[in-house]
Amino acid sequence: MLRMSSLFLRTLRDDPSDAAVASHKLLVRAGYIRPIAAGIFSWLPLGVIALRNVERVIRKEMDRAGFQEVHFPALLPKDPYEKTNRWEEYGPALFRLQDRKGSDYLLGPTHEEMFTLMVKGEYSSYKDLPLSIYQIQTKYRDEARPRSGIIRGREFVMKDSYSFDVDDEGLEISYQKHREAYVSTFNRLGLKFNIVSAMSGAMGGSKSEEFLAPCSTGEDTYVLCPKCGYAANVEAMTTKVEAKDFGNPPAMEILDTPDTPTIDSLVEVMNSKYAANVTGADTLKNVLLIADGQPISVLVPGDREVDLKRLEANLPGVQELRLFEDADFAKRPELVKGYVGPQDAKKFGLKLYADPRVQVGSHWITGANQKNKHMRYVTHGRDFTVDGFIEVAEVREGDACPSCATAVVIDRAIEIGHIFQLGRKYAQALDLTVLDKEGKARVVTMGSYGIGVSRAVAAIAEQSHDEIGLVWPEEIAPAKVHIVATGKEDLPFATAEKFAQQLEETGISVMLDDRKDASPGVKFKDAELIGNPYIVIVGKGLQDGKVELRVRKSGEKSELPVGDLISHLTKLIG
RNA sequence: CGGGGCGUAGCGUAGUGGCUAGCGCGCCUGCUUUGGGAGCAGGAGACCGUGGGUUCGAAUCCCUCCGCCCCGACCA
Repeated sequence: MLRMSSLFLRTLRDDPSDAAVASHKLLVRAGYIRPIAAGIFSWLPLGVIALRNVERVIRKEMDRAGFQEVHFPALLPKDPYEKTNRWEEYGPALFRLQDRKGSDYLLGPTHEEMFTLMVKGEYSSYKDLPLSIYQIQTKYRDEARPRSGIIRGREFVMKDSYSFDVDDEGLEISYQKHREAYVSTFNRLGLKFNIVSAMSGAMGGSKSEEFLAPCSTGEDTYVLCPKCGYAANVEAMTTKVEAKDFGNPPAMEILDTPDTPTIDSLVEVMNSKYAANVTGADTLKNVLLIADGQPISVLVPGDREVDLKRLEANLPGVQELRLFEDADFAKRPELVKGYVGPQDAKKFGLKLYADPRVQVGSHWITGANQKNKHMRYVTHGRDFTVDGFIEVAEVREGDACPSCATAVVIDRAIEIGHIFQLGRKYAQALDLTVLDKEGKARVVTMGSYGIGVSRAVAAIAEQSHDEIGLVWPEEIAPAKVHIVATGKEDLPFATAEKFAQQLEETGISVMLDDRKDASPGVKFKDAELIGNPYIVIVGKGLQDGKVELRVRKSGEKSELPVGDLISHLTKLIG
């Protein structure tokens, strides 16, 4: 039982000045967490209870799915991470340190290597697989920009699982099992979420999905179809293009278009000078970039911007991507800034990619590769060909859903889980093999699956609060029932105490506000701020043999005869 | 890493060159009060982020560093 008279808790009347999002403000105000450094927090008793409650739900679901819990240190030697090249690859986000002898260590940002080695140390036969193991552990990532309280911290609690299978079919089954376990976990946590595909098919074999909890302060943007439920990361959204007959356009024609380096200015001149009656969508934008040192050109309709994130996600194998700068144009005088067209791309040695909207047969108004000149009727397939279609244009609200063509909406969310078919990358690098039936060594295939545990606390707070405080689901709340004793007589306190005892005996956790020196107003405000699901007020109603029950979420209030309270609550609480 | 903002008591803040750094919340003591963050009286609590400089005089102006927040880049 949590007694407010002695609970290590101090609620704050004002929002902390450095908090911007609701979960951060409320968790600090209600005394769940305190800031220590950027992206690093300590947890007070109420916070620890809520966090443990989230962990408990996750453990139950993991165990129910047959996954086994293990535990690794956070402090890890460099060697395994050297073998997979992540000591380098992880870059500045990795917390590195040395021991007294000067040996390199790191604080684990994620544990693929360690899990792989653990299995390698114990198992060596196909008969031992499949296997799924997990841990709940503190992770460290030196984020470039921690933000939003515990939504993106540098130290955070994560549940990470890894599956081990002999073959791809096995991996698929393990992956689906995790997917189902995640669905029931997040349901029990009371989170609204969407599962979105995180990688496009163009990336190749690895499959990955994210669990996103919609909320306005989330940092992920995703696409949702209101009709069929299609959901995807903006990077993974695919473009639906209707096949069209463009007829037989006239031959390319060169036009004088002085002073038209932008799409807007071009459309203006086309319409005023040539009465062409066109919009930006009739023009073709040629965006020049440097991909790993090589110049590439990307074609999108003039009314669309290039989304660099989408381009990068869909350009396999490219490490470094940036837009052409003035220095690049200076080196390539044949590429005239503002007047570039695809018809000379081959001659210029440019790799050419097109948004799917730039279909074969379509014709466009585009740059003539001469200053102050454009061309029209530049036709895909006749006047230029591309090296490939690629998802590169910005995604907009109202774009067609790839599966049912309904207008999609764009929404924000917090990523609360990510499941991933890793394949053999880590097993290969660390030489995790098992012998198959024929006695031949086979590299194991793996999946990795993560849930942000501390982040889930924030996500629940984000999705479930109001102006006056937190509103926890039963499974997560520090206590199921918050009993407030008011007045200065002894009777309400004694009665409240009795209720609390009885409820605890039936397994219902209670927070009892037995403070003698606090006014009723203070107790009510605190109860609402802290956010336990049921609030019982034992006070002046006692004269008539009544107590008051309030449901935090709905705000619903009712008076109950003293004798009915316990049975009523046991019925309400599952 | 680029751009912006901020650092004054546990929290929220006032103070833009001048005397003992002010207020609210919280905290302590006493009295009073107990169904919506009560009242009165008294009190404790601040190297004004750090280091340097300008000045007769600096929380206040200038520089360094540190820290925090926001936007962006980044985010297995």
